[in-house]
Amino acid sequence: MPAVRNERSRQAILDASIALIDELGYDKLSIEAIARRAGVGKQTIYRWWSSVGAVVLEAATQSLDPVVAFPDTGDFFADMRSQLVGIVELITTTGFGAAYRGVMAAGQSDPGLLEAVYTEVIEQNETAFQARASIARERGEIRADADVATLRDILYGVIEYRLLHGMSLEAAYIDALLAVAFDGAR
Amino acid sequence: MPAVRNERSRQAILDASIALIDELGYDKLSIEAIARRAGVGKQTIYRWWSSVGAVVLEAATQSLDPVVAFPDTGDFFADMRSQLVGIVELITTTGFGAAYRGVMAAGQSDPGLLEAVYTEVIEQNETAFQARASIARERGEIRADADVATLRDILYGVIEYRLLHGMSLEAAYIDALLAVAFDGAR
Amino acid sequence: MPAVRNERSRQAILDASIALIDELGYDKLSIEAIARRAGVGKQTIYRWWSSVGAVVLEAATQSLDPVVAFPDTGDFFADMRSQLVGIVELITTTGFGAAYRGVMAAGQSDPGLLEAVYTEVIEQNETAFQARASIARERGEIRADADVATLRDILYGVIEYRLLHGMSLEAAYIDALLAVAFDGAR
Amino acid sequence: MPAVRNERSRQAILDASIALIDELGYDKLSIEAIARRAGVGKQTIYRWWSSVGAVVLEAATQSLDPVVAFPDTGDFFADMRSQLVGIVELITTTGFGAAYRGVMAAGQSDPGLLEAVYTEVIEQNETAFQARASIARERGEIRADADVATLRDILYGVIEYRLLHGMSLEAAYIDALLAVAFDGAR
DNA sequence: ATATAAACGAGACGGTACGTCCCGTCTTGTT
DNA sequence: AACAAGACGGGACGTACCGTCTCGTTTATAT
Repeated sequence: MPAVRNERSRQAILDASIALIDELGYDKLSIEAIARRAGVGKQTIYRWWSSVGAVVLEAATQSLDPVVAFPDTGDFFADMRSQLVGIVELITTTGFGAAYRGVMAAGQSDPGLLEAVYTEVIEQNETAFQARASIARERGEIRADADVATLRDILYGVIEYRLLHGMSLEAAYIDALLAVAFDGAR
Repeated sequence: MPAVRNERSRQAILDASIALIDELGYDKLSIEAIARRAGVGKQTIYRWWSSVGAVVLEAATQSLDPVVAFPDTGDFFADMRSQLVGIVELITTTGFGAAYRGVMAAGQSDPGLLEAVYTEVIEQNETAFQARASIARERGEIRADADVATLRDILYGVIEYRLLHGMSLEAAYIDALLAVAFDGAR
Repeated sequence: MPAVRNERSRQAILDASIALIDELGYDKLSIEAIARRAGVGKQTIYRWWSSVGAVVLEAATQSLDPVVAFPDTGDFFADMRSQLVGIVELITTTGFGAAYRGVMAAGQSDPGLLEAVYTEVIEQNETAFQARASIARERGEIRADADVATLRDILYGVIEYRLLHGMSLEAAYIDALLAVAFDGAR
Repeated sequence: MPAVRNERSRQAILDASIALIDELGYDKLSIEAIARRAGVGKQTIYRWWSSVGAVVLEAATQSLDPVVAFPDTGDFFADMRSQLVGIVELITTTGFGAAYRGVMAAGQSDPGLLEAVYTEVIEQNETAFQARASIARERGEIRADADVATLRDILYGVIEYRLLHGMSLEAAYIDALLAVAFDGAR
């Protein structure tokens, strides 16, 4: 019969993280800054998360979930395009891009966080993509022997690559990316 | 009056950075740690570099240069494979991988560093790749209208993507990657 | 509904305090440490005591009471010697010394605690000493105009002074102290 | 050739300590509070002192030094009286009393600090008292076999005892104390 | 050959954040 | 109603580095 987790505090912490990231940038984020802004003791953050990165990952995935739902209009290529364009928009028009970049930066020296990114973001995406691609394969939209796993790496990995390098991300780029990924260079 | 840089100190700083990265990891790196290890005043580091990231980038590119030379045996596909496998080996068997991951992490909150990565690493690679790809195009190894820039993004970007996520990188993966990039999914 | 105090908890708290003091020292004492050790909720301590100091004072006085009883063998000087030697032994051979030092330390920023020390320890002693000294005066063992209150300050105060400064306390010192206090320096 | 200690900071720290003690009391003192008030980094305090107590001891002894000079008018008893009254005045009319109480409290769980109190305060006093008492002995103002060390303990120890217990300290009490100490109770 | 001024090692400085400990208050079930 | 358990907002701890700032001490030209 311990007292139970305070939901109000949890949400205040996630909100404060998001707010601080797009007011000041990920690098100004700190446990102390989040606690101060959220009106919360530092220990309350340490009690439930292992690092700033973990907090931001949770905050970021909250806003990611609705966007990554996989459409199926019967046209795999078109569906992929609309989803990737949606992701690019999420990245460029909300704080999600900055948050994700920060999480990836933190992950480079925090294997646990990187693993959390895998299970919370990538694995989910892999499962959904695999399912959608299987349907496409049955319909003959992609080759029977198409390497779906690598195709997924390319589509999402290159977007992340450009995000982390601060390179431009626009709908036109998605078209170019899909063209090479689906039709190849030769 | 030695208004001139002390080469002994410069090399000691780069060496100390490399040594500290693969002894303790990038996250234990700090100006103070490098200065201590290199037997150098902190000011000497600040005088010539803008951040730890900049030091590590310089140290890393030293070991990168010989590896990224572009071969031309007449077979573009095979040449790409041997170069990408070389990069993967550099990443997995030397400290280069850890160093590059650290630089990219630091770059997420240091636009100047990210720009330096672009001019020191990516731009060099783009130029060389473009040249090699043009030859391949003339020989008909890739389509006349092939999107060379995007092809490059895919080949190098996906490797970096997997590196930053701590995913496995092997020669077999390079084959899979080349297969999709050159022949497409449909 | 037990609107009544749990004696088992009370004793566990006092025991835990004593145990922690002579295992780790007074400075490692804290409400949390006592509660943890006693297997008791923090609130139970706060319900019945106002501070750690108050707990320790209660624990210490428990062991003090039997020792400070005033003997009367007919020889005031000898009786004082035996009682003071008894106190010195209590201080040096049990945890009482450490506990008392801790209480006095806490008392320096807790007037209520200092007052409790006065009513629980000093006042008791004053009353008993006064009574014993009156008898001695009637017997002519001390001067008729002897300043009994100040004599008491000297006998007990100097012992406490040496205790708080970590100076040695032995039977021989009691002899020296009594000599000056009873016969003066000139 | 390290940079050298900053005297301005040292004095600011001592001043801030004194100011905070008599504004808020010793218990509100903390390294953080002193640093904040003095406009100084915490590390600068830790670099030169081992604890808050050590800072306060240094601040206190600064104001103590001039007061404890030993007079010699040829009358030991009168000289002692004037010096003890001076000390009592220092205690009751300046922040010295509060500072000293705080140092003694801190000393109860800091043997190093207690030792510093001994060498900085008590030892000095012992030496000076011993010298003054020797002269008095030669003049026959005190007995040839008078226990000077214990006499000193009584005179200064009882004052400290009453200070630490928050008991009243007045010139009249000094008279009573000297009477017993010099003439004895019997 | 010497003077001189920039680069250098050392490290003190005002700061910020770290992750931990404990404070005293406040639920939440259990006895 | 008292209790064990423990979450909460808060404050201080002692440490690590930040980037800036003196300090003398090399040291390689420019006289």
